[in-house]
Amino acid sequence: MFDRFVGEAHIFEDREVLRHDYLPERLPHREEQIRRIGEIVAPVLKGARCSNVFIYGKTGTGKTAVTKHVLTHLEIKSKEFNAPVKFCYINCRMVGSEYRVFTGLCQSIGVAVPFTGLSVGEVFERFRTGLDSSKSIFIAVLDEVDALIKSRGDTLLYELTRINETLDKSKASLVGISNDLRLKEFLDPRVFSSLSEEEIVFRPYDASELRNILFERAKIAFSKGVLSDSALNLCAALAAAEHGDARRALDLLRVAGEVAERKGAAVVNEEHVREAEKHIEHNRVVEALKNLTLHSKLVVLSVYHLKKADIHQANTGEIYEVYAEICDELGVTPLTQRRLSTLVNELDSMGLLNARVISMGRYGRTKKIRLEMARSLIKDVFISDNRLGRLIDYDPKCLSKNVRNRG
DNA sequence: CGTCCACAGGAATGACGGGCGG
DNA sequence: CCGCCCGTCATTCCTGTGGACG
Repeated sequence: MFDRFVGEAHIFEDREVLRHDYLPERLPHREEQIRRIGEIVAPVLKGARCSNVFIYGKTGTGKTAVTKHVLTHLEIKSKEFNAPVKFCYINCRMVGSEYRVFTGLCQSIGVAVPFTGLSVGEVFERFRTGLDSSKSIFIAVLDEVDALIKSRGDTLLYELTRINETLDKSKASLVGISNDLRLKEFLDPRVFSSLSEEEIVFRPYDASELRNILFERAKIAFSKGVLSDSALNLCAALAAAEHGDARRALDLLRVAGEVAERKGAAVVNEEHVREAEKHIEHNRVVEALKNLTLHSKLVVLSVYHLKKADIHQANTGEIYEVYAEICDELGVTPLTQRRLSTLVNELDSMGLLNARVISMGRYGRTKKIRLEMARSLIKDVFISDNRLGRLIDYDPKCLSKNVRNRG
């Protein structure tokens, strides 16, 4: 069983290098940003507080990598200079709540905190006193703050930006990283201005920059002569067309390599990249779909049925009608329309549905909702679910009974 | 140019399961 | 074990609104 795998001409030398959480030695095309952030945090080495920084840029533009890169080097330097510098990197989206952000901050300065049970204020207070007594200069990196701000508001940031006023023996600085360039619109102006004493924007990479990034990593990741130029170029081009997203480019390249490996090919070519593209998207959708809650699944199913009945752009009311009927059929009490509306929004931001608000003038204002993936895919996912499988072939009465009068 | 549809989406509130410290 | 607090999901009530129609 393994002989074949081991015996095959191997494609990868070290595939870890292509994972996007891998931190390479060099970050091509980000020298400018590295220099600027370096200059901003440098005062820390002389015992001064550094400016707060706000970093913007879309996904895969290297914000996280650059920040981590600079901080790693700063850490080395601080040991050299014997400067009492402490760091904390927190990804707000992963961590999820305000409470847990503070918990993370506490842990980084060695203050133990129960992961639930205390009030947020209490945890903050413990962090503050802990930090003050540690007599250090503290840099907190809050990655993907936009996720937190949009769901919980800016109280967390407000507290943090003001923390220096109550610190005697320590100093704190903030590095905020946001994927959303419009973040300032969500922030209290006072918070925003103190948070962005310095502002850095990460432009998306263009195709040739992506090509260089891929090239650097491919040298280490792939065996010699295995990767064709055209495959590499295609990865770069596809990712550039999307957002200039390096993460995307790396994923494409890695999966293309895996495809080639599985096929026993000697060289990774364009065809493998094309296949990788499909593969990634397919996986993404299937995974997302599988992990939805029951009611979200039923919402998707409702949109599916509407599309099957030739209604490609359903509105909220129609979806609710179908959804309620399916719930009934399943013996589940339906959620309210208000709730369904937010579920639809969630599905929209996951890229499973496409929803946009439109006005039909005299005939009201609603959302037009479209399915974002192939119907066959939904069928595949649902059919393997023993509880919901039968609903795929169920015909909602509200769709068949009266001939629909839509314009 | 006002009306009025069919919702959008914010705010307040509550139920619930889980975990804390005492 | 209790009382408290947490985050999450959901409901209820609500005000807001783009633009075709009359």
